[in-house]
Amino acid sequence: MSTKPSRSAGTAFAARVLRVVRQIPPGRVATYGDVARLAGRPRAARAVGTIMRIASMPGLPYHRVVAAGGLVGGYGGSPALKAALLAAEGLPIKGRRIRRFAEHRWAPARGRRSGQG
DNA sequence: GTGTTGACGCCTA
DNA sequence: ATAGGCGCCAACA
Repeated sequence: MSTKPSRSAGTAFAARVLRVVRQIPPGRVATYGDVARLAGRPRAARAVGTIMRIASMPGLPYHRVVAAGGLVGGYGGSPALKAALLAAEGLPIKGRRIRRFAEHRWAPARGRRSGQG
C-alpha cells in the first residue's frame, strides 16, 4: 500500500469531504465549514468548495452544502438552481439565504455511525 | 517550487 | 443591510 495519498482530487481529505456530504439527509443542510470540520480540516472551508467543484460525483447532494450563516453560497452552474433544489426539499429559502438556518442545520450522528449499510 | 484562483469564514467600517 | 479586507486550504498553470 502506498504510504502517500493520490493527487488530483484523490486526496484523503477529498474522500472525507465527499463522505460527509453523502451523509447529509434531505431537508437538511451543512455549511462548508462544517463539512471541512467533519472532514478533519476545520479551516479548510474554502478547500471544500474546491474539492466539490473538482471531485464532484453524481448522486451526492452538493446542493445541501451551504455557506456560513445560512447563505446558499455558490454552485456549479447556477446558485439559483441550488436555492431551488433546497426549496424543493422544504427548506425556507429567502433570496440567497435560508430562514431559521440553525433549525435546518444538519449534524452527524454522534457516538455511532449512522451508516448501517 | 512559486504564484494565482476559488461552490469559504470571520472581522471591521 | 451593504461593502471591503485578511486568513485559511487545496487545485491548477
